[in-house]
Amino acid sequence: MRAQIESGIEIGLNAAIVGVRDGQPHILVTREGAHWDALPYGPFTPLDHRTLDIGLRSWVRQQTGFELGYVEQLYTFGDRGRHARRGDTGPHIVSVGYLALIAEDPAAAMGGASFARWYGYLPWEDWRDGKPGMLSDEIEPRLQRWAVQPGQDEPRVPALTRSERLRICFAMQGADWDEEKVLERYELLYEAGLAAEAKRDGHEAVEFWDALPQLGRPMQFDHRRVLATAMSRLRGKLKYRPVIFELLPDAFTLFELQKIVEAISGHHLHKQNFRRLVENTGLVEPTGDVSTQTGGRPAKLFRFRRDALLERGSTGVRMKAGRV
Amino acid sequence: MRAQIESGIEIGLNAAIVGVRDGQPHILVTREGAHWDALPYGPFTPLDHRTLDIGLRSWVRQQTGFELGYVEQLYTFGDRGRHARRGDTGPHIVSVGYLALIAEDPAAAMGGASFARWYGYLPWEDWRDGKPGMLSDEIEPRLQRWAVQPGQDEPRVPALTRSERLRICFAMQGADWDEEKVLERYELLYEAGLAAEAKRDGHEAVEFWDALPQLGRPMQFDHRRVLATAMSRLRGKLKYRPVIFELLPDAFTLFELQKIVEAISGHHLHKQNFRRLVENTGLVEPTGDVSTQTGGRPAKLFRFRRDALLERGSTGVRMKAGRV
DNA sequence: TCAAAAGTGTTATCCTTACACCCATGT
DNA sequence: ACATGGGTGTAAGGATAACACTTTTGA
Repeated sequence: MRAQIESGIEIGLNAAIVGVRDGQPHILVTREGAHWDALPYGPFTPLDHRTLDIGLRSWVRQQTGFELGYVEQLYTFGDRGRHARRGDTGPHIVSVGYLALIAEDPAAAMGGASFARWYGYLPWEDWRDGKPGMLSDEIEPRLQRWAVQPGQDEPRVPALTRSERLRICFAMQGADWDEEKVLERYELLYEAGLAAEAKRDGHEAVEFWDALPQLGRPMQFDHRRVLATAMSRLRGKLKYRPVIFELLPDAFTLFELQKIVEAISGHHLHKQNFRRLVENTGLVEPTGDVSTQTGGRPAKLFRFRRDALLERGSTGVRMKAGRV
Repeated sequence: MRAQIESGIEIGLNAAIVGVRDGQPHILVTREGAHWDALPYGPFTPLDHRTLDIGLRSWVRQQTGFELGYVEQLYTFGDRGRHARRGDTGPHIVSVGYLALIAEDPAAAMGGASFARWYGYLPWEDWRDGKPGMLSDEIEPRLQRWAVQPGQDEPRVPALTRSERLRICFAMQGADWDEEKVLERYELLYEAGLAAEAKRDGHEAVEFWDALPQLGRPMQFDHRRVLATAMSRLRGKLKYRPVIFELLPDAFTLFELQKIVEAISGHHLHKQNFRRLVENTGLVEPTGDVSTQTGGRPAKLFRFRRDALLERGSTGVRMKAGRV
């Protein structure tokens, strides 16, 4: 009887919980022994929790001790195990990914939870020190070989060739890097057999697997996909909604703000213009205090004007100029 | 045994399928006898369909005969019936909403499916002829009375008062109308007891219900919520992705394009500037032909440059200037 | 003194907005 | 003739990007 119930569908709630530590974005992960890292996770039980959000907050509270504030649904994936097969035991799991932002110092995570740098999982996304070496050295050559192999089951509607997809996602052939295409890049790497999860999920042998270096830390289930979705969404949303302040303490200097925006978006910004753009948005106001722990001249401290959320055109942080 | 299985969770896939007819946006609905309208709908069965998208396309094909092209996941709602209660019979349904865009003439829908104007369901969203009368006459007075009543279970984190929410969502107290807040507006109307679905779902008696006029056609389940989400997303996405062309025939005049953008976004645009902005994006190219069925001077026909999808900064249709 | 970061000023350029105005067709 | 929509030109204003430069602290 129990087996009957479990042959149905289960909803998995997963949260990519982002916080800042030492100026770097981290996510909350659980590491069960020698297993791969996982996001905080739990099934949705509608009798206990009226909505998905409520269920998610409850799981995170139980597993990590954190009471989430800003939470945003990302995407629902139907193929967590990548393939459902007749004869599978246990329920099929559909996973709903969430992004959550926390401002507290994440050091005090409970239980088996700890904070890990998010670029540890997707290292090719960090362009703050220029183009990551692993792109030229490891990823691009393998992708180029993959691109000229015959595609198998790829009947997409706006039919793009593998080569076009490389151009768009990985800025090859002179195209430029779109920092928001985090998910597309991860999915492409998975499809090309360059993500360890693809091998784990039982995909066909790929020529590279004998000598594949670790391209970012892999994660349990489809959690790296959820993380990639979270990074995409956050990088995009920064530009048109004032979400960055969910990650900051009450008072901060403009330089701290800039460093965090850079850390999230993965590239450098032009200092003088950034300051001016931020001050012109009306999103921040001076507290009147200064911080002397700057390494240089003391800096004015600012706070987020929460009223800005009520105002029209509450845009987010503009930042076109990326210069190294 | 069967009952055991059904006491679990089921995933419902729902599609808001948008097409243009006579220059107006329509959605595909099914009308079963005297019941309320519904979107094409079906459960997700992982053994038959590997992903949610594939399942959705299959259901739509079966129910309407349409082979979908552009499809985008919107949101997953955990409370379709709004409340799960211990002792409920049947499975709890979690619903995944989708937006799909079709260019074909939607006249030839199969089976019980037909096309209906989308503003029939959310009439307060159409500002092309100025502010809709029903806002001032019906909605605002009722919302204002609701705003001064004591709130019950509304413990949100960035605590907004009812009055602030009215200001933001419905442009009251001199704020201006944000055309993208379609979902927030519908949710607020539901919460305030002004949507027929709220009564159907068994909410507490609201003072207005005795004399509540029909504020937009209601729909089955949470389908009006899915439609509102679709409208929000499409209005937003227009501005930064070239999705509008999914709704247009291969060749079109700039005036036709403008009329459809106006119909989707719900307000008027400045003609001369719209044309220039569109031509400057590089999204369209002249076909060389002209259309003489304009009512005036013949107009050049344009086509969408599909190459634009591959190019960086493929932005969408800019359109700040809204003038009546 | 130097390094590091805070902060100010200025300019060229581009984009948007808002006008004004002319063109070609059907009725 | 005139209504309707097509189509072009241009000037004002604002925002951005790229400079150069000064100020204030700690080591």
